[in-house]
Amino acid sequence: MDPTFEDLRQELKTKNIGLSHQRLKVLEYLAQNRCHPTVDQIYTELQKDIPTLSKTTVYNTLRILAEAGLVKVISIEDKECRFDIDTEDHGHFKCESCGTIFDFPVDIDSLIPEELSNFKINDKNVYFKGLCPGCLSNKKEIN
Amino acid sequence: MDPTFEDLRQELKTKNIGLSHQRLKVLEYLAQNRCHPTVDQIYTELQKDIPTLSKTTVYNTLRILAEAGLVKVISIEDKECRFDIDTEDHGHFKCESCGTIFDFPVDIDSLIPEELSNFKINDKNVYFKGLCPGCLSNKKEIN
DNA sequence: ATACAGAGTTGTAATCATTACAACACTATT
DNA sequence: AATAGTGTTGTAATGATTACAACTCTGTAT
Ligand SMILES: [Mn+2]
Ligand SMILES: [Mn+2]
Ligand SMILES: [Zn+2]
Ligand SMILES: [Zn+2]
Repeated sequence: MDPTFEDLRQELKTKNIGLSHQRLKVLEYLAQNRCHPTVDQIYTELQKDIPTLSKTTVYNTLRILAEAGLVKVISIEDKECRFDIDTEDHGHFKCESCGTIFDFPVDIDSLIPEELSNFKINDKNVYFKGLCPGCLSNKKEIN
Repeated sequence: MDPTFEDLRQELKTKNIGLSHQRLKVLEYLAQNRCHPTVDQIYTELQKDIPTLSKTTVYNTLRILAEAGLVKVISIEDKECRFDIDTEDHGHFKCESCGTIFDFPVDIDSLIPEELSNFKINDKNVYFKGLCPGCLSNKKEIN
C-alpha cells in the first residue's frame, strides 16, 4: 500500500513538477523516515548528503509536495509542523513525554455528522495527546 | 449545560486560583464569546475596558486557565492558537475562506482503537478544514 | 503606621519557526 | 553567445510566543 519512492517520483512527473535533485531527496527522506519529521530534521539529515542545501529549499519543496497532495502537513501544536508521507486518513498520537508521534487507524468518515452535510470538507484530522506505553512504564520504575 | 460565568468563577476559587480582575475579565470574555478567539482578539477587546491591560497578562491567564482545565487550547494550524471555553469533547471545522471555526458533535471515544489501549490519553482532538455553506454559496454567485 | 512578603501585572527584549525577497546557478533553446 | 525558465541559496523580515525584571496591590506581622 505504501507508495514506493518510484511511485512518488512518477506522481511528481505526472503533475508536471520538476524532478530536481533536492526535491527527490526530500521525497526519498520522507518515504524512508516515516516518523513525521520536522523541517529541521529533514534539513539537518539531508545536509550530510547535500552540503549546499538551504533550509528555504526544504520549506519550498515541502510546500510544493503538500500542495500536490504527496505529503500531509501535521500541526499537532508546538508551532512546529511535521510532515507525513502517508496521506491516507489515520490518527496521530503524540506522547507528551518523549515526543514520539504514533499512527493509529481511524474511520474518520464514519464520524462526520449530519450537521456538516452542507460543508465541503477538504482536510480531516484526528489527534490525541498523552503518554505512550514506554514512557508510562518508565514512570512506574521511578516510583 | 454550558457553565455560567458564576460556575467558572466558583471553579477558580475551588482550585485556589486568585480571582484577579484581569483573570475574571478574560474568563467572562470567553464565556460570552464562543467563537474561539485568538489572544489578540481577547486582548484588543478587553483593552477597551482595561486600558492598562498587558498582552503578557492575557497569555499568562490563558495558560493558567488551560492548566486548570477551564479552557481548551485549539491549535488547528495557523501557528495562532485559539481558545475554547467549551471543554467537552467536540469537533471543529475551520472554513478556509472566511476563517470561522464551527463546532460539531463527535463521539470521539467510540473511535479509540484497540491499539491505543496501553496509551494514556490526556487530550483528544478532531478538526476538519474546508468551506462553510456561506462561502460555498458566495462562490456560486460569482460563477 | 511601617515594613515585609506573596501574588499578580506590566513592558520590553529575546526566541524561534516561517516567509519574503533578491541574487545566483543550471539547463535547454535560439 | 544570448536568452528564458526553473530551481536554489542566503539573508532579512515577520509575527506569535516566552523570558524576565520592575512595578503594583493587598494582607499581615511588627
Ligand atoms: Mn502519520
Ligand atoms: Mn469549540
Ligand atoms: Zn513516550
Ligand atoms: Zn466560510
